[in-house]
Amino acid sequence: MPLLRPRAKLKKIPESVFEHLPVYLNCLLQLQDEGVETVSSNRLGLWTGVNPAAIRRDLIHFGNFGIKGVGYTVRSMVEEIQKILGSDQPHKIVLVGAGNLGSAIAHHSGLRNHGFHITAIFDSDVDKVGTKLADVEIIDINRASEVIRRESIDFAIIAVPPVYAQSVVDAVVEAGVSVVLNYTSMMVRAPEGVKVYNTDPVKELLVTLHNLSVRDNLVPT
Amino acid sequence: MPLLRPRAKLKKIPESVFEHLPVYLNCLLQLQDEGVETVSSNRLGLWTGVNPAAIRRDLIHFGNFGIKGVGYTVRSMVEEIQKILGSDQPHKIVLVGAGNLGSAIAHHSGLRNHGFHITAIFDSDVDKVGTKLADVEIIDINRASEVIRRESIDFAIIAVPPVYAQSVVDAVVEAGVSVVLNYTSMMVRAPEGVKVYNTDPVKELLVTLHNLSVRDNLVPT
DNA sequence: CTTTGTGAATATTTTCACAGCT
DNA sequence: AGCTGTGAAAATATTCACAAAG
Repeated sequence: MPLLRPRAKLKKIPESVFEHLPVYLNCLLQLQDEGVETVSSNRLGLWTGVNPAAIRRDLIHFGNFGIKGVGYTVRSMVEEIQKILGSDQPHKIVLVGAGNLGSAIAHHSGLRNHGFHITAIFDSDVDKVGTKLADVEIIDINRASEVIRRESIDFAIIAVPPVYAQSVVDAVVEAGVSVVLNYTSMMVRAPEGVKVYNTDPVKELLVTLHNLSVRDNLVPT
Repeated sequence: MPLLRPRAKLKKIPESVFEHLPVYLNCLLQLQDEGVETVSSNRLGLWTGVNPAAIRRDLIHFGNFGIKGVGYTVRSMVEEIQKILGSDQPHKIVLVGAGNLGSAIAHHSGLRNHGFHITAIFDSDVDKVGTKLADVEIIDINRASEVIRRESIDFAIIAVPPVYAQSVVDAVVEAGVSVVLNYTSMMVRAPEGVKVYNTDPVKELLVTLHNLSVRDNLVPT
């Protein structure tokens, strides 16, 4: 508890808001592509599955850019959310692993659309080193630390065979990466302060699996 | 409100429990591989990042299989969770798209490990049709409806170029699929009753992006 | 001495419902 | 009429803290 604190009362923005924003953004970007100019919380709720009141509540934390009787301007909402999330500025990211999965990720438009720029791709296969993948040169994995350090890279995507996952994570973290997106099935450990996302889409399927098989989650008291 | 209801009081199991179980399961499977036999809620909390008390609270909904002073038996906990989620029994799933992403998914062990069996892979490329991918024959996409219907398939993974995403979803849903795992960057719509998961791992990166750039989420009141 | 199972307290999230603007 | 912004209520989720068990 600091002795001196700002005079103005400050309200913390709930974490949930930041988890919702990317969902809205995804939807808004697509609406923008389709030429839609304004959208009401009701309609946006229909597309995203989020309660309209919740959407409105989320948005007011960043100033009132809604227009009563009309809705929200898609364009300004997209810009606003991108600014809030920081995806309006480019972020450097490295990809480790140039196999099937790595190729798919490199070509995937999602990263680019959200401000991530793949600065380097690493692989251990000498046949691949020197060739290009999605216009980015593949570099020998032994040079990873050097490149990550030189380019001050914060983000890394791991798309190597599971057995190598942990050692790759250790290496990139050692070189300065602080956010890891782990696409392998292996759970990896990282030191305090490093954020690891184990992207396991099957996890969501499993939740559904249960919902499908049981009518209602009831147990005797 | 039914006129006749069971005499015993029934307590609903919170949704959050089912969202946590796959996280525990992932961790437990790996501990099992490493030969660990028991684990305390404290230690499990350390690996998963979940509060130990929350873990204990989640688990008691399914009977008390904890041992005081020791912890939980990894083996029985894995079995129990798999039974609860339904991943102890095989589930048929089809994969649409045999490109880089499709290949990566087909080879990914996560699906198999969680009870999903890829029954068929569909693609529109005549060169690929008839060949095999991860031991599963690639079938012409025009035969998708026929196969899905015949095999009574509930789950479909979409890994086609974004432009085709919606039409593929429409087709598989029409054929009887009720859960779709959409790996494309395109948001797709499906009728009421069909569950669509838009697996967008970049979403999580975006949340982090914000957390990195702002020390604390504060706004003037 | 360790760890579970759990009542009670706290915090967060979701939802309703409506005043007020366009 | 249609929609936002928001107080208040309700529902959920998280965390603390400790008695009881091995």
